[in-house]
Amino acid sequence: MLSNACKYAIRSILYLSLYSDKTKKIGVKKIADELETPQPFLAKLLQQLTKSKLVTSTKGPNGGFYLSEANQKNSIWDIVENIDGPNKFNQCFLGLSKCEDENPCPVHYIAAPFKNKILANFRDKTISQFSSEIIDTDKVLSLKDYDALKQE
Amino acid sequence: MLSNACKYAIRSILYLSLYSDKTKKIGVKKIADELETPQPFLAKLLQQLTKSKLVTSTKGPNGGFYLSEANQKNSIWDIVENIDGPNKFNQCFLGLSKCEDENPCPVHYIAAPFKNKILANFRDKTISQFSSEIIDTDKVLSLKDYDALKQE
DNA sequence: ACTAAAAAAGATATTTTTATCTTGATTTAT
DNA sequence: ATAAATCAAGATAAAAATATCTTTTTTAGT
Repeated sequence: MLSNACKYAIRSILYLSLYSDKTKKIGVKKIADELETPQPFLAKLLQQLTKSKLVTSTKGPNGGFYLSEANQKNSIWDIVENIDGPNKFNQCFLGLSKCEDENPCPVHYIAAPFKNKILANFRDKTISQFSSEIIDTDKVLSLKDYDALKQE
Repeated sequence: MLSNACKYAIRSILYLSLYSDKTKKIGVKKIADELETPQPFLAKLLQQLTKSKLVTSTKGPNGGFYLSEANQKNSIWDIVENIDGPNKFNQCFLGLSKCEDENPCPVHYIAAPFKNKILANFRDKTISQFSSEIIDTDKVLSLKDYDALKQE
């Protein structure tokens, strides 16, 4: 559904939301390590996310990535839009370009509600709301160490 | 979500379900034309679907593809499984290998019901049930001629 | 038998996505 | 100032998905 790039991006941003701030920056190596994602690929990705103002970075010793207050106010949808493009959740399941409620493909009414619900969820909650919820409900972010939150 | 190959496969099979039978076979050229899919690619795909017993073919003049009675009893899910693999609808939305109800990723409860519903819908209805429904409710298979059904 | 129509099979090409590598620029701390 | 750490930028590589091309096999009709 989402590209790998997009999945990595979401996970990285949620990770940064939980563990970083302007006084505690985190380097690519650490992030890639924690999330078990390919490091150079993630580096490129974070570069792009920085350019798009979805994350913030500083160079030099003690530099790294973090989420600014402004970054925290973005939504998951902003990430998806940035990486996978704005049409990720409004495309026809069977690839037809003119599939709508009035002219539905055979699976339109199966898929459409799903897509709408996900879109709404992703659009209406901020990253910081997501991360509060992650903390409150013990959700999983990492592969390597998937109860990382419990030992914080 | 689904690969192009899989979308083409589903559309082709629904098309064959509607318009073909053992006495009325349809060639690749016609199918590709009607569905506006790349013809040589579709040829390969139909080859594979034939090998997998999801469609039936005969060679020679007046040969072509059709759905046998047995083929009509398959489900959309059988197609997805064959082309995109059996894990298409039970993978974590964020790509985690250990995301489940007991250990959910941050978007698990947003995505999981959706995936389950689609899976159920695709698994529990036969191709022929789908095509009856297409006829009853005027659904769309092709772009080229997207009220094709109405003029039958 | 011969011809033409059609799918099957196998080889090749293109594009996109994923991933890596190398070099350059910036910044902190000494 | 210099060195080391860290991101930025650009080039390259590998893999997967998509698409095409060519040849072979089968079969119906003549």
